[in-house]
Amino acid sequence: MTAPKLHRSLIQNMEMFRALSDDELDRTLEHAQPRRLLPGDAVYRQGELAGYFFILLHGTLKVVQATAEGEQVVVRFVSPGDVFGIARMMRRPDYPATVLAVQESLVLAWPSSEWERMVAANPQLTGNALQTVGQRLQSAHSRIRELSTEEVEQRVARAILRLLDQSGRTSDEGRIEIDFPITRQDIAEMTGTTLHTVSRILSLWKERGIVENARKRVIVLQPDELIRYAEGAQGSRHPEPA
Amino acid sequence: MTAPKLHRSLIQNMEMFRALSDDELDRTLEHAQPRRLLPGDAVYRQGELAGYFFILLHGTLKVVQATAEGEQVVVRFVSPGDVFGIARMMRRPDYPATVLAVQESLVLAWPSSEWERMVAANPQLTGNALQTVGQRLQSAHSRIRELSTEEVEQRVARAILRLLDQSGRTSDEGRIEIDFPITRQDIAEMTGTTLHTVSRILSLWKERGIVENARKRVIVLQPDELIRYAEGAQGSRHPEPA
DNA sequence: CGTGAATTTGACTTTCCTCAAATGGTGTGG
DNA sequence: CCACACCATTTGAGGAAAGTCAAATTCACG
Repeated sequence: MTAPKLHRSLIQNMEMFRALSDDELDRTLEHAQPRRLLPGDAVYRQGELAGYFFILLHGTLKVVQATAEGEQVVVRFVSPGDVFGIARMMRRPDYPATVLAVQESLVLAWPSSEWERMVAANPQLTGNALQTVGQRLQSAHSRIRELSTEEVEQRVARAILRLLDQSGRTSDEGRIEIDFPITRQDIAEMTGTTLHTVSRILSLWKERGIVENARKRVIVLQPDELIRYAEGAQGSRHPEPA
Repeated sequence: MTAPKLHRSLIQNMEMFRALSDDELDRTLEHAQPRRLLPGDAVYRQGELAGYFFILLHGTLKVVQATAEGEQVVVRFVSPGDVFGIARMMRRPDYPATVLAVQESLVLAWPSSEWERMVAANPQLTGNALQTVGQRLQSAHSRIRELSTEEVEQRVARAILRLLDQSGRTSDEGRIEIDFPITRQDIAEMTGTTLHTVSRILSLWKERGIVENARKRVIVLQPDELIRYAEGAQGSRHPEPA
């Protein structure tokens, strides 16, 4: 009774496993379990013991942290190829956040204990993990800088540009769309504002022909204009007097 | 002509070098250069090539990031025993921030290239670094959560409590003081507000007997009250009607 | 179709920033 | 040792940005 075969092509191009030999990739996959998720399903929840770590193969996930008062903050969205749930690699016993599927998704799960074996066989894995965490620290500091010094419109522009960069799908005539369902509330939780303010900003941008809005979708018509806002152009919320 | 001897007791109790043998500690120290800093001196500046990494032996440093518009954000304060400047360990070529002495300080500097040798001899070092960076990521996320969901007074309370925890000096009768010079501007740059607002908040707290203020100093008389504010008690900025 | 979630929009309020000015403390050079 | 210059801090007044509260509207899905 063998588990269904997972071919190494699934993971061989992933950042974290770069430079692993074919043999080692195969050995690694022997301990991986695939899990399918439907929209809204949780991979794990904040506070649980970090028994597994994961790679996303397909779909999109949302990492959220809840505050003591029950509000939420979106930490990041996970794209295919990303590792997540690596608390134990940092010697943390529990998961610091909850991970939810926003689309149908497919992940590979490894028992956290497997990490030790993998590292023993492949010392540069720790270095890869360190690089990954270092990049996340970087982008967390960027967010802190933005939340500290920029206004809401600017932060929303940045957030959308970042999402386009990470998961943008180009359709006809330069229209770029965020390739997964995302609500105004989500954007608010990424930028430290309210869904009302996000809605107002998107409405304004629509009037100016910069975006098109739909339910759980954002379509950008003029990315260059968005870049201008992100870099601090005054949105001049109040139309100037004639 | 030998370099001045550095004894291993200087670094043997430090988180990053835990579990290194005495021999290895000695070997490590052979490549370390001590540097003395006066208040205001920079250890390195944002954007420089990350040629060295460091441990702080004595004093206090401030890590700051400048925005494109010239504003500043305080990333963290460095206390004795902390490692910093570890960009290269994360495979980043340059320093992402500037580090300034806020007091007379003493650091040990290693050429970044030394890291390779040390890791080769002591594989668990990478794990230690991963843990350290993981903790910083954690606390960056806490800050994002706070900036996104809390009001200024609450954030200032938290910032001060964190500083007390990190560098509090207890004097007589439960008075705790932040053990290095810190300005209202610094606190503002830690919490995403202005020095004016920080000043107003501290003045209010003084009226209520929670703190005592002096130039470049914060003395806390009632830490428990501060904890209440940090956890969301309404400061009720406007005194209630009689 | 109807039901509920997502979104939009308006009116009002609050928080906090900006601008301005005065005050207070420190260390330094004469 | 004192005076002055500079930095840090305080405080006030006014205004702007964004939150809150409330309600209507739209849309997708069952």
